[in-house]
Amino acid sequence: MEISSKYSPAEVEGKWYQYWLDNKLFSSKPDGREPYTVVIPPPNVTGVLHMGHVLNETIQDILVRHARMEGKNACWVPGTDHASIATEAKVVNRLAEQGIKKSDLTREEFLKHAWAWTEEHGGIILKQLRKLGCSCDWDRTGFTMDEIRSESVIKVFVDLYRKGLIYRGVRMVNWDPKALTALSDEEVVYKEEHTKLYYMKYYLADSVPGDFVAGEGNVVHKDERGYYAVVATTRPETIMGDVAMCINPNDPKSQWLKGKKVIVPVVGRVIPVIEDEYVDIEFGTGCLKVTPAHDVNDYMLGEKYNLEAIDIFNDDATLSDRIAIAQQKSLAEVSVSDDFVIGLEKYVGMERFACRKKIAEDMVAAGLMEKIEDYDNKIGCSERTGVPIEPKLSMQWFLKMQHMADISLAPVMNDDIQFYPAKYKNTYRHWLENIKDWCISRQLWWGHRIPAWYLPSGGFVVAENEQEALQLAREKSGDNSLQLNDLKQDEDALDTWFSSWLWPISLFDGIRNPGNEEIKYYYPTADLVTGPDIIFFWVARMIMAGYEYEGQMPFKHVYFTGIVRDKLGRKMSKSLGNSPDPLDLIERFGADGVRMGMMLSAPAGNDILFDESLCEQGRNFNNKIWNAFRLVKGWEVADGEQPEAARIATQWFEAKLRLAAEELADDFSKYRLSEALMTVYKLFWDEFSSWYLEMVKPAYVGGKPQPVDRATYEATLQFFEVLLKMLHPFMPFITEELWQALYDRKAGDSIMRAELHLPAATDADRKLCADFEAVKEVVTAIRAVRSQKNIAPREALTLEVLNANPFAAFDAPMMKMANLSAINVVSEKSSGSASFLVGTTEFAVPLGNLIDLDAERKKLEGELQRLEGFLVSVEKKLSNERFVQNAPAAVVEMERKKQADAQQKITSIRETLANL
RNA sequence: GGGCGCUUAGCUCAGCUGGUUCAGAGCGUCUGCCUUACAAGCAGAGGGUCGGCGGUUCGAAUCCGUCAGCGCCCACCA
Repeated sequence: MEISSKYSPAEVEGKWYQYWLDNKLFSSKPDGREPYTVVIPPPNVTGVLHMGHVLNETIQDILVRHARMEGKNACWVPGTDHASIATEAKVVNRLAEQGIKKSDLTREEFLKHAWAWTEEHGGIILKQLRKLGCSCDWDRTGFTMDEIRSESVIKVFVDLYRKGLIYRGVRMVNWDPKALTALSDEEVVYKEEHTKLYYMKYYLADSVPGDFVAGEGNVVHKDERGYYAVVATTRPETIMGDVAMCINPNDPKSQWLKGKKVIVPVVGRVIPVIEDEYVDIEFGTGCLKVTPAHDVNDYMLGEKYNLEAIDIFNDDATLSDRIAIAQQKSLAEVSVSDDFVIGLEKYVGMERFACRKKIAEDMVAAGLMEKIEDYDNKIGCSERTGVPIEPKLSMQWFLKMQHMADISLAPVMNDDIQFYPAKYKNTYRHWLENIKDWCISRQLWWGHRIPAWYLPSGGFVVAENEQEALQLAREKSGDNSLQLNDLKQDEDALDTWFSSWLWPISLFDGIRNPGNEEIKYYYPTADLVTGPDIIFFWVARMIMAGYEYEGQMPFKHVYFTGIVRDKLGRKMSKSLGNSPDPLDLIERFGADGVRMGMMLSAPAGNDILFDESLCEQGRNFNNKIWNAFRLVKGWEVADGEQPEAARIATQWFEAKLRLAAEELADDFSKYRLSEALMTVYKLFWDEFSSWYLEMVKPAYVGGKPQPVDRATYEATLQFFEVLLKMLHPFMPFITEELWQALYDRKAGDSIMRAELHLPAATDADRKLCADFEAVKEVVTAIRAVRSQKNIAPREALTLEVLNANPFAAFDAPMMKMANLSAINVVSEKSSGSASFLVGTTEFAVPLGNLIDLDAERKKLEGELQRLEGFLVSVEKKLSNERFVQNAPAAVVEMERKKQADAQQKITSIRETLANL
């Protein structure tokens, strides 16, 4: 039969994935074996596969397949996240395209659209994971908003509320004026922006005693309209919410302002000057305007000094008509000169940034602006919508976090839960030690609705369902005639992460059915693979929920992946167009090739610079495997004696495999997957293909390939099988294809279930492999001689070994690999030979008239010089008494050996040179 | 403003608690080969004073200090 010399992934990948599904090879049930559990970081239900997923899922699949082949009961649970805010935004956009506004719909109508969208786009990404070869137990697919998960979330909410850990209250929160919802602190990202710093004039409402003005240190401003203080701000529009000016009592510049009242420019409100050491004397002018409704610190000051909070914005961050009302009210109380006042009606309804621009212009025109400077600032923006956050006072639900931090810090710090790389422990600790309460309510519809019901008479009850709510409401109000219709459920939904944090538990129904068989068996999970960007959002909170609800860790190890960047180090993004479509890559290089391309440069925690050429390397490797297989399966087998070269080769490779298996196990235990892959890569390509196969390959006689002996053939197939097993976690498809073709297999059998157990490597194995490395060196040196002298590989050479041949046992493979007709031990080399050293043994290849004496001399002289230099450094060390006294005996001994070896080599080179 | 990490060959990286002739790997580069598994290949070769400076030590890529450059995380300086 004729097999193509090129491997075609497209022809085999779909076939084997279906085979795995048909034979339920991914599915897991609790049994007597050791469990190995991984829960997928659920991608957004409406998302599509990108390179970050490819990295993440490939790593998980490698770990899962590896564990499965170790004989563990591997269970990888897939699923998707409802992604509350992101999905709701997508639905809103889609409705907008159809000319429908969310505000025109009822909650029920909106949710109908959202579910339709979810069903239409949901699960696409899970289908794409199959193309990658992911061995998830699909029957277990979860969704953060399916019945089990939803009930779990509600149950947990109620439980935490009853424990007193969830509370409702008015707090300063991060408001996203585009998504129209509150956000948690973690959902705010800071962006560097070039803005302006506005210096505004706050005229004194009181008269100023002349003698005080002259006081030392005071920085007093005065113009024809009177005395004024200057306040610097980046947000001039917020003066509409000003209720005080604050100075530092220790600020010499501002002493003259103590106890005074000032007039808010434009607004005309007369406000007190208060004093607090919070104010930074150095910043701006040392005068701070206080706007409790729109700044976290000002809010704090407002609380402390009992100031009013005037909210100047509508929810969408346009200016509210409250500003005009407040202005009229304050002007009615105190009359202020028209010089300082502009009617605020004109700003009502304006967008906040347009208003900022306009009011600054107006202030300049009215002479109320001292100056404007350029200023670089960091602005908190919504992670999701990108718009600047408005700090806003609002009624929200919060989870107290101190208790959660208390139970989740120690397990990570003392390595019960291990982070890879460990540096993230610091990040984790810092966050937990500075924990703040978690705002868990979102003004969204797509999500888990908060299970709180408000009573007509005021107050609310928290319950798992309406019946319970009604009962509690009747108890609370003492009104037994109360009906469900009288209760009003909270409109808000919960933060998405309030369901994700239960994921490792809720996937096994551990919240609703505590202690069930599955949760007992699969929990805690083994490894979590995720990005460091969600260490707070998700990882930390899962640890909290794990200890709170299961009393133990949710996972034993966390593997933090890097960010996938392009080869120039830029983040992959749609706008840059530098993000390849994974499915397109799979089509071109095969899933195995893409997986390998990804893994070749993916050390844990480091960003990875992805380059398509890495997939090409993966594809090339697949092809190499494919062709090695073609060679072996193309052999004709005959009974006969095993050639010496093949006998030694098989012994050596068996030892090599055992050593490699140890190395692999070590790499895996340290989660060094890239290195594990590189270990197998070199094992297959260099050791197996370039050395082993070449040594056992039958010769051609008379243009015809000779058959291979049975012993060698069987050994080779066994080696091949071991190699395929080692490769399988990384490249599941080609390894299954070849494993199936290597021997006759039973229907339904798979490499996935083939365990890889090799005997431990022995000292004899190590010795054999070390010797063989020297043999390779000899062969390489001979080949180099050929290369330099342009001697064809066909032309047989002879090799001379001076005095004694320490590698005599390897003569046969050496002769075959270097194409030698004889290896002779001599006491003196032939004249006209190229010589070289391996270890301390001298070898020579007689070349007759082909030898270039000058070149040979030059080469030897170079070598001599190097060795003499080396000897000097060694002897210097040995003549240093302190070295000999202080260094461990073994180290000194080693130096002595170096010295002796170098001396011997030098002697031998000198002799050779003399004979030339 | 705090904290963490990085800097080793043209590129991407490995070098654990200081000592194996320790300066490594893969890719790329160069040279020669269409040799009967594979040109998506084979054989061979070249390439780095381990970011700078200083220190500890018998001995430093490895430990300490410092400087420079890069990156990340956290933080309420308006």
